[in-house]
Amino acid sequence: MLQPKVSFKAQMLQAREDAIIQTASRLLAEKGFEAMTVDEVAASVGIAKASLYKHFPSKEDLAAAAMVQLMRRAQDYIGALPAQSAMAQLRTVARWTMELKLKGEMPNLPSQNSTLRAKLIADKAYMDGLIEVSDRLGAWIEAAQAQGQINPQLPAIAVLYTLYARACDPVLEFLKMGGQHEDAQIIDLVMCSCFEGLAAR
Amino acid sequence: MLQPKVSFKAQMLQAREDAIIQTASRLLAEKGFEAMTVDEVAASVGIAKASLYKHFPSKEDLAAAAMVQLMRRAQDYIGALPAQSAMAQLRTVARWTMELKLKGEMPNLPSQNSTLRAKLIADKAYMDGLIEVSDRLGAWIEAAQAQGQINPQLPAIAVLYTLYARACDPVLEFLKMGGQHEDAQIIDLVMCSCFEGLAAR
DNA sequence: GTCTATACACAGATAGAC
DNA sequence: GTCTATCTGTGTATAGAC
Repeated sequence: MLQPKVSFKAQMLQAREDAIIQTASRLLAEKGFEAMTVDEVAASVGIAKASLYKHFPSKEDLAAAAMVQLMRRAQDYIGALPAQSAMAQLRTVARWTMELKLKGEMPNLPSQNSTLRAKLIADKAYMDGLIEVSDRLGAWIEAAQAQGQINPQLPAIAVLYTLYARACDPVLEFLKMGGQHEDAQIIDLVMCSCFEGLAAR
Repeated sequence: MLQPKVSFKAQMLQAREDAIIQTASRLLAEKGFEAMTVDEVAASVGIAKASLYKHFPSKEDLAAAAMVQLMRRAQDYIGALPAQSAMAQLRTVARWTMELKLKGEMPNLPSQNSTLRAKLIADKAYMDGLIEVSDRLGAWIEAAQAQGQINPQLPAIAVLYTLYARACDPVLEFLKMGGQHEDAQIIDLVMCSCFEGLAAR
């Protein structure tokens, strides 16, 4: 009867940690890394700041944990996709990232902050996730190019970056602020400009 | 003989102010608004921080001044363009903004910081510039659509935002970090994906 | 591990002499 | 208007009791 008790406590801790990450993730999406304060995260979760620091040794570690969670989510999503053409897979994933962004669930880290960059690059869980996602997408990109579905002039890496960039595309929030379109319409528009291009066909 | 003396002093002041804005502009491009410190700007210009505050009442006003300068630059550039088709004008301007970004001369403000937003919206010089640029581009977009050059499914405003977004496209810096391509190639790639789209034609 | 209270650092802004 | 020196607020991080 000792093991279950320990396990229960561990579950509670894990649950609290998840709650912290969830909150941090949301705030990162709303305000970005620099503007988000640890006080805010702790208050929003309903715990003291010092308690939060028992779980995560620094603000950057907290942000990294949020990114790891995002990567896991992406891996799960990609892993559960039904079979379809490579091009269709890419479109589906691109749409999904934009939905996350419009729902305010896409943590937005500055690509400029170097200490944060270092933390992320040093984080094995994050890098493993990133690499696996990139490999999966990369394979689809090359397959779609082989099938003549994607512009062969573009290097696969450029296509990959372009898809990743949809996750932090300011066009999404600008159009949302305009209030002229529903979320679904906005995503259709950006999907169209991304894959079909601005020039008429 | 009094007027020239005053004018000379005013010129010196103006020159110093330009130097401050120039430096701020560069630092804004490098590190973003939050990460840039006023101490840094002052030190980089070679003046005391207090002196800088005689020119600009706050950090946000300084950033706003940098944006006003950028708008003026854009207006000048657009005004001096040779006559060509509307579509060609849009391509030229898009390419120019990306060149600025790659040269580190494109101040990058977070779209999230609300106090800065407020300052910019309240700034007549900035808003006038933004509106004029948007009007010029908007007219070209509509003309290009009327000529069947731009995808008619896309609202003009979505096209405009998509072009503006090229000025802060992370794909540019990612490709540059990769070190596999020259700046000119990078711009060609992003121009291609932007106008031609990812999908093969 | 959680809390209250506090240390520490840094950045925006200002005072006051010149 | 420019400087040195300083104030002030705020945000990350920690000490120490429980």
